[in-house]
Amino acid sequence: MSSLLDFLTLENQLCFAIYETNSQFTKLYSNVLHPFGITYPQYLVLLALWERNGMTVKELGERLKLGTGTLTPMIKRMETNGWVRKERAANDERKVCIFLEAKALDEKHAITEVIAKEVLACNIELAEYEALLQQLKALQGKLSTGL
Amino acid sequence: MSSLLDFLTLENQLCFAIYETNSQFTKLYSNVLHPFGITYPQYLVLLALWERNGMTVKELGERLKLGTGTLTPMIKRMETNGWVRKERAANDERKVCIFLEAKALDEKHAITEVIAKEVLACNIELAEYEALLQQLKALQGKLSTGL
DNA sequence: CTCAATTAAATCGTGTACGATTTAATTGTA
DNA sequence: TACAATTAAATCGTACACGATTTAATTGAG
Repeated sequence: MSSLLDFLTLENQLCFAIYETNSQFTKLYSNVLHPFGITYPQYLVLLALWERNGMTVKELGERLKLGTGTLTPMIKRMETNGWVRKERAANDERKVCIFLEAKALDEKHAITEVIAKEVLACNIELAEYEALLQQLKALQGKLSTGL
Repeated sequence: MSSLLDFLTLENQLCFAIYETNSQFTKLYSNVLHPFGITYPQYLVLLALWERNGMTVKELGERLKLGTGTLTPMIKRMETNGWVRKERAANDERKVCIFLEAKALDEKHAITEVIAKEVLACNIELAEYEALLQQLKALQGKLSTGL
């Protein structure tokens, strides 16, 4: 990109590059996760819960930056499929805590293994991976000022 | 990230960083575009058509990596709102070409201006912007091998 | 103690997004 | 020229994603 005149071409839009890459990750991960019967967003929920089991819907929403309009029906599907269980907090009946079911704990290794294998197959250098991660976090910080 | 042992934490997932950043862009752009009565994906369609007017649904889908299941209803909404017009190709009645309506041409400057202003307000360095764009394209190439 | 403000989920309506199927037009080959 | 294969859109069913509203439980000021 040589000047701001090129700003409006699709090819030079950072937002579009992110949009496209996100689609690619979604498709790649969906393929791998399909045999397990989970979707890519559901896998992100599992990742969050594997790290900290028993989070409330609100905490999960803060972690994944998702609202209840997305999470409530998604958790219901994961509940139906035996991945998680809902439990009302005893001290505050408004809160609903989400706990992993045995299935989610048992499948953890198998799932992370196929995901890791798939990512490794893409031959992404560790340095490249980390650099991108750092830059994305820097970008996230800057974008958040506009919200 | 020090080793592959950290691979499964949400914080170190490149896919999640991309997922989050995409959400941020979506929200930021949606706020700005809302007064014009278009959504962020619809803005991407306009960007593509401003570059090359009269593309078929298939071409638009290839450009934006979207299928007809997404595009057909979206174009219908944009048609209803007066942004585009559909026209069957004379030489091949299967093809449907999408043309910008006057509204889309008239609003082009106003829309790109507010978007540019919003992005500039985030204080993203040009070098940072270009580096990220390059790295994302490199990543896209590697991810595409897995699809 | 009480009742208005706050908080946590659930619900609702709209708009993507995708895989699979269907419909209709065109093409290639016998 | 037939007519089966191919191609382009549309359609369908499921699953996010979000803003706005609603419901129910808790908190807090008077």
